[in-house]
Amino acid sequence: MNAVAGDSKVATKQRLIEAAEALFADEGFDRVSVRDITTKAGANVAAVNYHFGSREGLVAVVLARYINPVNEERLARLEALERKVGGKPVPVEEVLEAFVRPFATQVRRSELSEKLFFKLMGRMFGQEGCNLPPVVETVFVTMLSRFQKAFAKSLPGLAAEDVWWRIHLMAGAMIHTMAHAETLQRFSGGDSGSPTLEQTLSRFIRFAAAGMRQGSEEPQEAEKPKGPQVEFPF
Amino acid sequence: MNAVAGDSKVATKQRLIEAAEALFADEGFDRVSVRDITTKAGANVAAVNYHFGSREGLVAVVLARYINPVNEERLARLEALERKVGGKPVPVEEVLEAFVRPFATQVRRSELSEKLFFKLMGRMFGQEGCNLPPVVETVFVTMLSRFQKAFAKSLPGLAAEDVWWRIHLMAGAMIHTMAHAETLQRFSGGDSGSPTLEQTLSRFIRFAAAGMRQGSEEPQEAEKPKGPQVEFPF
DNA sequence: ATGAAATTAAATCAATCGTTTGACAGACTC
DNA sequence: GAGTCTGTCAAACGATTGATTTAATTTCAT
Repeated sequence: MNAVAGDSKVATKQRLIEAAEALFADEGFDRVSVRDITTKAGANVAAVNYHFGSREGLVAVVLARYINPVNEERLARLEALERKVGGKPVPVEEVLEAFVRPFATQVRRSELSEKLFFKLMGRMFGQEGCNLPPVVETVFVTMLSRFQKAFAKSLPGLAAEDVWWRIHLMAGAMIHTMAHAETLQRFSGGDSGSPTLEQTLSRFIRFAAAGMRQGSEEPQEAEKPKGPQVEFPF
Repeated sequence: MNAVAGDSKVATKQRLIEAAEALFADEGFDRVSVRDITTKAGANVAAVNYHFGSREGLVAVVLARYINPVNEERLARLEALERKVGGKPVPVEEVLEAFVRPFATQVRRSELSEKLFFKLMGRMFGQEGCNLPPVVETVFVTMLSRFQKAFAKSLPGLAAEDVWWRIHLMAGAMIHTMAHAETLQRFSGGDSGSPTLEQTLSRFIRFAAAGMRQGSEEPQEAEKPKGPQVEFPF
C-alpha cells in the first residue's frame, strides 16, 4: 500500500526517498529490500536503480540528507559559540548544546515523525559499517576534530586521550538514547514518562556535562537549559 | 545417546557456535548467512538446521550464551553488594561496577578475542530487534528492575523517571563504547591511545558515575578503582 | 503537432537466501 | 545380524534478493 503518495505525480524520486527513510528507521538498513521501498512508495521496482543507480546509491542519499546538515549545523553553532566568548573556554554545557541541538532543528525539516527521525539518526550514527559517502565522512571527521579541541579547551588539564574517550562515551549515550528510546519504555514498564524533546535534550546535556567534567572542576555557571524544565533545577 | 564417543560430532555443533559468534561480532547478525557460518566452521550447510532447528535457533543460542551469564553475574554482584552494606545505599560507583564488571569476567570464559567479544556484546545489547528468547528477556527485565531500585536508593530524592533515563544514558555509553571501540580509534587519528580493559572500565565508571549523580550530591567516598590507574586519581 | 528525452511498467536475469531431502556411514541396543 | 538411532553429506528446493532489459508511455521544448 502506498503511504506516501496521495498525489500520483509527486516526484517519484522524492517518494522513494521518503519511503526508504521510514523503512530504514523502522527496520534498519539491512532488513529493507528494494521491493519493500518501491512498494511503499507506489513505484516500480526499477525506479530505485533508475533514479539512484543502485540500492546503495539510495542509501547514500538517505544518509547524506540528514547527516551533513546536522554536522554542518554543529560546526556553525560551535563557531558562533567560540566567536561569542572570544578566546576563553566555552562551558561544557554549551558545547554539548551545539552538539545535539541540530537534531532538534533538523527534525522539523523532516517529513518523518519525531520518533522515526531519531530512530533513523540513531541508526545512521550508530551503525558500524559506516560506509559513509566520502563527502559525508570528511565533514564528519573535521567536525569531530573541532569538537575535540573545544572540549579540550573547556576541560583544561585533561589529556587528549581522555577527551576522546569522554566524547566517545558521551556520543554513545546520545546515539543509543535516540535509537532505542522505546526500548526504555518497554523495560521501565512506563516509569520513564513521556518527556518532551526539550526535556530529553536537557536530560542528556546534564548527564553528559557531568560525565565530561567528572567533578574535576567546579560546574561553570551553566546556562539555564531552555524549554520546559520542571524536574531538575541546576 | 549421550555417548560422546565421536569426537568430531560434538565438535561440529560447537564449531558452528564459535564461527557464528565471530561472524556476528564482525559483521552483525543480519549480514551473516548460514553458508558463511557453515563454511567458516567447515561443516555442511544443513548442519545449522540439524543442530539448531533454524538460523534463528542458532542466533538464540549465541545470544543466550553470554547475555544470561552476564545478567546473572550482575544480579549476584548487586545482591552481594547490598548484603555488604546492610540497608544503606550503595555508592554509585559500586553499583556501576556490578553492572559492567561481568563483561570482564565473561570475556575470559570466551574463546573470542577481547575485541570481538565486546563487539558481539555491544551488538547484542544494542540491537533493536531484540528478539531475545523469553528466558533471556525475563532475566533481563528483573535485572534492570533491581538495578533501577539500587540506583534510586543511591541517588536519594531522584524521581523514578529520572533514574530510568540516566540508566538509559549510562547503558548507551557502555554499549556504544563496547560495540564501536575501533571507530573511536579511526576518528581520533590514534589519539585515543591503547588503554587496557581495566583502564576502559575505569573510564566508563567515572564518566557514568558523574552523569548519574550529576553533582547533585557530594561524591560518596568512591572505592579506588582497581587495575592500573595512571591518568586520573579521583 | 512532432520528435526526442524522460519515466514508467512488466518481465526476466543470475545470484543468494534459509531450508529440506534422501542417502549413507558409524555406533548402539536387542 | 537385524533394527535403530545420530551425525554428516551432496544436492536441490522454492523464495527472494538486487539488477537489467524491453517496450510502452508520459513530458516537454520546438
